[in-house]
Amino acid sequence: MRVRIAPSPTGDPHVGTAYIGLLNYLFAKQRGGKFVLRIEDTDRTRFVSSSEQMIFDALRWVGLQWDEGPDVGGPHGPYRQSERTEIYREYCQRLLDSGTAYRAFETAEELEVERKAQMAAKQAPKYAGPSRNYTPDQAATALEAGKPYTIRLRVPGGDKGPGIASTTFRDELRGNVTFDHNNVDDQVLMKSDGYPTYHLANVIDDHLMGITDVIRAEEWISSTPKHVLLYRAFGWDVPRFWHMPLLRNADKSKISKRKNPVSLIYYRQAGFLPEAMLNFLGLMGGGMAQPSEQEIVTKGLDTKLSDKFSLADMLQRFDFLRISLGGPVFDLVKLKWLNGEYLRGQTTEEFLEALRTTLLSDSYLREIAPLVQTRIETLAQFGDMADFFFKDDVQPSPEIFVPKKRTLDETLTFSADLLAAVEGCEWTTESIDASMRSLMTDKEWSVKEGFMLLRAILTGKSASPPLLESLVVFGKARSLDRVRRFLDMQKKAAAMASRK
RNA sequence: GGCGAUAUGGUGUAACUGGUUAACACGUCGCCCUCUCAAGGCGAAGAGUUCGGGUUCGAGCCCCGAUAUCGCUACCA
Repeated sequence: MRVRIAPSPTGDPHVGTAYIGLLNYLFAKQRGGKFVLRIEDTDRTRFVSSSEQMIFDALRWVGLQWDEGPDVGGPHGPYRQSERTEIYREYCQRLLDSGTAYRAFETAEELEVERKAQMAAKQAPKYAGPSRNYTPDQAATALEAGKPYTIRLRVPGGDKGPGIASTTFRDELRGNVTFDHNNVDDQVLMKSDGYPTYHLANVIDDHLMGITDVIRAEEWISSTPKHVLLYRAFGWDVPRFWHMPLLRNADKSKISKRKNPVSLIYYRQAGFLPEAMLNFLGLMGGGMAQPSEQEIVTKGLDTKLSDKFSLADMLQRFDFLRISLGGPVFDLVKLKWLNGEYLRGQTTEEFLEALRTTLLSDSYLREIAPLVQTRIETLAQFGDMADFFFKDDVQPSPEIFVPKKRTLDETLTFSADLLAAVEGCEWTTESIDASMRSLMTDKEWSVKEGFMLLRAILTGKSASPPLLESLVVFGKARSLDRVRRFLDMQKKAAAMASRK
């Protein structure tokens, strides 16, 4: 048995990656299989260079070590898709040769226009460009003219032409799922920049890396028929598919950073223990069901199963067939309870160690110290000055965060803009400064007003160490979370006020 | 809109694969403990299993229909 996770290095490591990672890890280890980590860096536009290392660190932090991967090697490498472009090109050529795929010369702009027209006409947006039916001569002419092109999968059947009209695949948790080919678009396999799309690279790599079980999130169900079509076109065995329920926000939408902290970096910096995180993720979607009477006897398990369990417990009794398919809400309240449980369970030494490696680590203190040193007269004032670096929550009062010439509403609107502006920033003083200033010019806020507002949100006070440096030291994930929580809290306060 | 998936208290899950009054945990509320706050202990409220039909002696578990939610619908993954 071989399984894999395939994160994309597009930003901070995501809790969803750890979730799917845990599931894959459990699956492999329970069956004596291998757990592979593959980096899917084929999207050049979203690529973030620091991301890959953060993914490694975050997965190791929660304790999920892979058997094969870009940094540890293995017999099926390279494990980074950007290093496998030759392979994709070669296999894609086979598809071209067999007519399973074709070159499409339409530009992105043309397709966009067409898509909008289809949407306006209330039709399903689908590729219907002329390239699909080019004669070899026409295609050759376009190719020689140097027109950029993508390579698309020729989905057979239905109103598209001859061939099988639908694809059925088995999902191990749901049974057979069927898609009519009229609803399967001619997927782009190779982009015009020469990089493959997920669909192509994923299928080729999974096959070449001997992946037997594809355990991934539910969002992939709709594209699975395309993958199955590819496996068949290559004459390869189709792996087993296990689609896992999607983690959700409190409103049941797919978990997102707008509504939840999703960065593993955040959880580590905010002082969550990896055991608690792993335990919590194991709770999502079931799997740790009560043992049956037989299991209690034959495996010698406890009758009572609490919500608190370790990775070792999961290895022993996590049952994939018992996963419940409803998308679980990622509930911070329960996570915090679990984290508290683990914290209370620590010895004083362990607790100190946890503090010393996180909140009170030398590296963190070293970054804070210079910001504070020149501003205090006794060491005890360090606490007064730097408290916000160590707090989970600060609660500035309106007198502090609302500028004199502004209303509360204006200020909150601006705060939301500020969050949006700074969200996409590279987390350096220069970059934050630039985007803040451009926003302030835009919205006609003075630099002083804007900085004071953010200072209040970050620190809860009107005086603090330099704002930009503080933000950088505090970290992007936590800073953004603090602003989001501020907005949430103000929204709630407003709702309360209007109710009275 | 089309296609697909899903549906048990506010949240996460159970219910021995049809068999009493739907269980556990988190959260909420109350009481006890206590200098406070937590933790801990005890207790309470909260779902009749999305809705409507059907099969059956009997349905949360099976069948049909409806609804709702989520996902996909990109030269993103």
